[in-house]
Amino acid sequence: MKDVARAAGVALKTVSRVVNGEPGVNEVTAGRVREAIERLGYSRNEGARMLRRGRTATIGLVIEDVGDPFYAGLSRAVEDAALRHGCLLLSGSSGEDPARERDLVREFCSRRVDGLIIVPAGGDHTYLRPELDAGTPAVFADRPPGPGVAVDTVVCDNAGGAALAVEHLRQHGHRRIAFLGDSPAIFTATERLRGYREALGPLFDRRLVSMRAPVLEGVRADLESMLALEDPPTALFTGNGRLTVTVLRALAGRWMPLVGFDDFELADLLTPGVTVVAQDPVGLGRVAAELLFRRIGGDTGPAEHVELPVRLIPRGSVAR
Amino acid sequence: MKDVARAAGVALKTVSRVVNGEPGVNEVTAGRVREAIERLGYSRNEGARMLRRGRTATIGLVIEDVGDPFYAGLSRAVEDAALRHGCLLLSGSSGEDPARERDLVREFCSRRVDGLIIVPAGGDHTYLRPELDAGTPAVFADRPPGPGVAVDTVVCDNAGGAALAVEHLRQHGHRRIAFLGDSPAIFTATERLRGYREALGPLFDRRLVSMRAPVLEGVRADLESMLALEDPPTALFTGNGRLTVTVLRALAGRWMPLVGFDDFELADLLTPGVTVVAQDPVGLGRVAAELLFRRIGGDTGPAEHVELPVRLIPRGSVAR
DNA sequence: GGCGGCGTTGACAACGTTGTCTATGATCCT
DNA sequence: AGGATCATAGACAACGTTGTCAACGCCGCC
Repeated sequence: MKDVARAAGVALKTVSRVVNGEPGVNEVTAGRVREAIERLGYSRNEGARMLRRGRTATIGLVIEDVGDPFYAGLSRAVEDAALRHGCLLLSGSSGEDPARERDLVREFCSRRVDGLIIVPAGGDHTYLRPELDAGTPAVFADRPPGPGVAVDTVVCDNAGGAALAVEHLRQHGHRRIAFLGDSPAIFTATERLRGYREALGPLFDRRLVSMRAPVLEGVRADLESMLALEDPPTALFTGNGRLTVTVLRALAGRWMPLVGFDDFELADLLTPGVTVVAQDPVGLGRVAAELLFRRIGGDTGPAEHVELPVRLIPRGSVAR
Repeated sequence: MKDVARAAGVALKTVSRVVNGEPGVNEVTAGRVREAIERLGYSRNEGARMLRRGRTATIGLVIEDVGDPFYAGLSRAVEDAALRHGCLLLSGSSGEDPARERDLVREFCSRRVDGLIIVPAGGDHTYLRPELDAGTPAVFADRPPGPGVAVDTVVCDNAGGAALAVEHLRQHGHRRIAFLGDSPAIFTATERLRGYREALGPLFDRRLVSMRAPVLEGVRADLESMLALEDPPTALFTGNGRLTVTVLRALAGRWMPLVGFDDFELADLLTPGVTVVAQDPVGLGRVAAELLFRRIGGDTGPAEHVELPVRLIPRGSVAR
């Protein structure tokens, strides 16, 4: 900017005015400045600007894994919202590691993001307190924050969705319905387990429950031991998209009535099509971003908790 | 930091020294400073630090769409590399819009990213010249830059992969092989068309070629008109993952021998499993990041052009 | 003709950090 | 004892920008 000012023969402040489109600059002078900017290929240093103005026009997004299609949709929705608000997006994957989540949030905060959207991996978020007090708003998506932290939260109706799945299977006559869910450390997994359990009522049998990371060998082992029971399950309910796929692989071509939580690309092209309880990752991202930008805009009302609906999409994997 | 200094009863510089782990601070004083930092919840302002030091520890990634699984893998690989180098990732989707690509790059540059990884949407990248001259390295991934811009580039063997697919189908006796590719504005689409054409030689028939965005209606129309030919195709080669899926939908349950460019999740679970020419999006991201960090580290050698191999994965969709 | 107002421009400080240089004691060596 | 060395600490400028305030010349008005 100094160079531009020198080249155009004006003061720093005049260049600043031209760059920011502020009024009070003669059109002839402005033209000279613009010419110099063009010629020198100048671009404003946004970091310095932020230092002076206090806004970075950047928001931070912590998700579990960019590579997961579920979070990809969420990311995209957040990015679109950021774009509409003239913001850029800093993003990072926690990989379900609370320490990494915390490090990412710290990094984002030391870069003074204007706001945070977090899909939490851990259960304790008191580390956010200083940042929140300092005025950096945060919104939790897909999973709520740990106790003692009151911030806006968007989740889907996990328990209700699980109940939908169970009821659908029961309507098809099943009474022995197994649940294969993700690690119980994950909020959505335990919520779905709860919904499943409540919908089953007295039919609940803990031998028909497996909670573990979606790794083929482990899931296959659990599945086989359930099927080897004296009174084996006649239908399956899988706790998230990756587990659904893992279970389909573990079944290795065998067919069992199945409902999966989470819709996924190609669910309709498999034979039979996989019946799912679909949540809306794009909606999750969109609503989280809306809440965040409202806070960034200055809203200081009490923390909101939004629960998005889910819906059952029958595709044939229950009764073909 | 000023507050911390006041609270600890020391000078600014001493706090700075403690924060940066510089030597020459008495352990007692350092303890007092650390205590004040903890108590005030202080975190260094990375923007100001960057202003002083000239490094932002941030790299920019421009892709086509975070929501696309192909780019999700690439993103993840870049993010992992960034993490290893202590960098954060600014990312944005161009949506195949050259103007948006350019805007994103500008935004990233005005935030003074240390480097850029770009999956280009447009064909002209002379706008990058000032940034490159200013010392911001860039690496192109998946597609090369337009003419006149010499930067590191990582692509996969598009033409070779297409030839692999064609040869595989010819070995199974097919002579009428259709190609359904993405819009010819996309580098990879035309390269794959070239490989297909060269591998077919005199068997090439332009009536068996469709190049358009992967939208169901259009693709279905092209496919149907090909199948209505007097001498219809007996096999299909699809130009990328999304087209493969679109074509599978357009076929609506009918089966035709098919090879797709790009592997995709669940390709093995469809019936029959889809034979694909698999490229390695994670490798693409990894290599691009390696090249970038080498440049950031100061390497000023001539631009490198890396071509990653592809491989055919037979799964049954050619001869079941 | 002097005076207030307007349009245009510039000087300067401040944002939060770090590199350089200097100041203050204490310690060591001869 | 006196000077040199060392460990520790602070003062100050600078990074690139913008907000505040002041200065300049020109106009019309009483």
